[in-house]
Amino acid sequence: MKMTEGVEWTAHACALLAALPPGIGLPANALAEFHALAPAYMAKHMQALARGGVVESVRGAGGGYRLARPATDISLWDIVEAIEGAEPAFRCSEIRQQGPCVTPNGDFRKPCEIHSAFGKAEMAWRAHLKSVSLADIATEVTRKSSPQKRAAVTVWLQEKLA
Amino acid sequence: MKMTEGVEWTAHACALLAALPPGIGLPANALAEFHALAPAYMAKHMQALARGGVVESVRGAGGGYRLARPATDISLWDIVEAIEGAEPAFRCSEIRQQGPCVTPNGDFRKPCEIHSAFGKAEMAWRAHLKSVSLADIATEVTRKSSPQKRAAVTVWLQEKLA
DNA sequence: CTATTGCGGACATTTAGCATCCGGATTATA
DNA sequence: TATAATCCGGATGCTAAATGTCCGCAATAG
Ligand code: FES
Ligand code: FES
Repeated sequence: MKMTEGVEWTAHACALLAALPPGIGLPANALAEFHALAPAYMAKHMQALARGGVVESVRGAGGGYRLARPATDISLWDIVEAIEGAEPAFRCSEIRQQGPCVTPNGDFRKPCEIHSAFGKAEMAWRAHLKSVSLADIATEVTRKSSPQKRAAVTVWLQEKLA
Repeated sequence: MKMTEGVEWTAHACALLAALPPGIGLPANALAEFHALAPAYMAKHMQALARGGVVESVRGAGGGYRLARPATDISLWDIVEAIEGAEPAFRCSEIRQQGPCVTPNGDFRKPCEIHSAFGKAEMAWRAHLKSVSLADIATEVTRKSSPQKRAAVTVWLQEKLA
C-alpha cells in the first residue's frame, strides 16, 4: 500500500502552477529545480500529467507546462489518477471461486462482501481527494508562507519567466 | 498504490474462521487449501496475523489458528494493519523544504497542505474499513451462499476438524 | 517417541518503482 | 534559415518490494 513519490512531486508542481497567473506555465526543468528534484524523472511525471489532461504542454523554446483547466476544477484525485492510474488498490482475484468447496452451480454474480467493502472504502478515499482542489491548496499555502518566502519565490519566478 | 494479495487471502481466511464455532480454529494448511492458495505463503501471512493480534496460534498436533477476539471486534482494518502495517500510503518526503526558494527561517511546523489532505483522505479510508467487522462479512456470506455450498463446507470442515 | 503444527530466518524469483539517456519533433528567436 | 529550448516516447539499468519456497527449531497431542 504505497503511493508513488511522483504524486507528491506533481502535486507540489501543480500547486506552484496554480499560483501563477492563468495561462502562464513553466518548463519541467524549472518545476524540478523549485523543489530540488531529479529533472529527468520529473519530466517523465509531467508527461503523465499531460496525458491525463491535468496540464497542457507547450513545445519549443519558451514553452513548458501550464494547468489545462482553472485550478478550482483540478482535484488531487485528478493528479493521482494521472500518475498512478484509476485501478483500485485492492485487487480481487476471486479466490472465492477456487478450492474444494466450490459448488458447480456457484452463483458468483453477487459481489464478494470483502471485495465490495474494500471498494467502498476506496471510494470514500477518492471522494475526499476529489473534494480538494488545487485552488484550495494554493491559497492556503500562499496564506501560510512568510513574506520573505513569497519574495524569494517572486524573484525566482521573474528569472524563470524572463 | 497496490495492496498486497495477502490481504485478500487473510481476509477470506478470517471470514472462514469467523463462521466456525467460537474457540475453534484451523491449521494454516487447511486455510490455504480452502481457497487453493500457496500453502507456504499462506502460512507466512497467518504468522503476520498472529503477530498483529488478529488471530491466536495453537502449536502442536491438533493446533492451528483461531480468532483472537469475537468476530464482532475484528475489523477489516485490523487485518490490513497486520499484513501491510500502519504506515500511510502517502509518504511525504518534505520536498517543500528543498529548493532555491526556501527561506532560512522557514516555518515548517505547520503541516503541508498537500500532506494533510492526503492524510485526511486516508483516515476516511481507514474509518470505513474499521466500520466493517468480520461478523458482518461472515453473516452476509453465509446468508448469500446456496444450500449446496453450505453443505459442502460442512462436510469439508468435519473432515478437517476430525 | 512420533506426527503435527507454528515460528522465524534464509533464500530465490518476479515485479514494480526509480532514474537516466537519447533521438525525434516542435517552436520562438536571433 | 540556423540555433537553442522544450516536449515526447522508447530503451535501458538499478534498486526495492512483493511473491514464493525451504529448512531447522520449538511446542504439543496422542
Ligand atoms: S474473492 Fe476477492 S475479495 Fe472475495
Ligand atoms: S512536502 Fe510532502 S506533501 Fe508537501
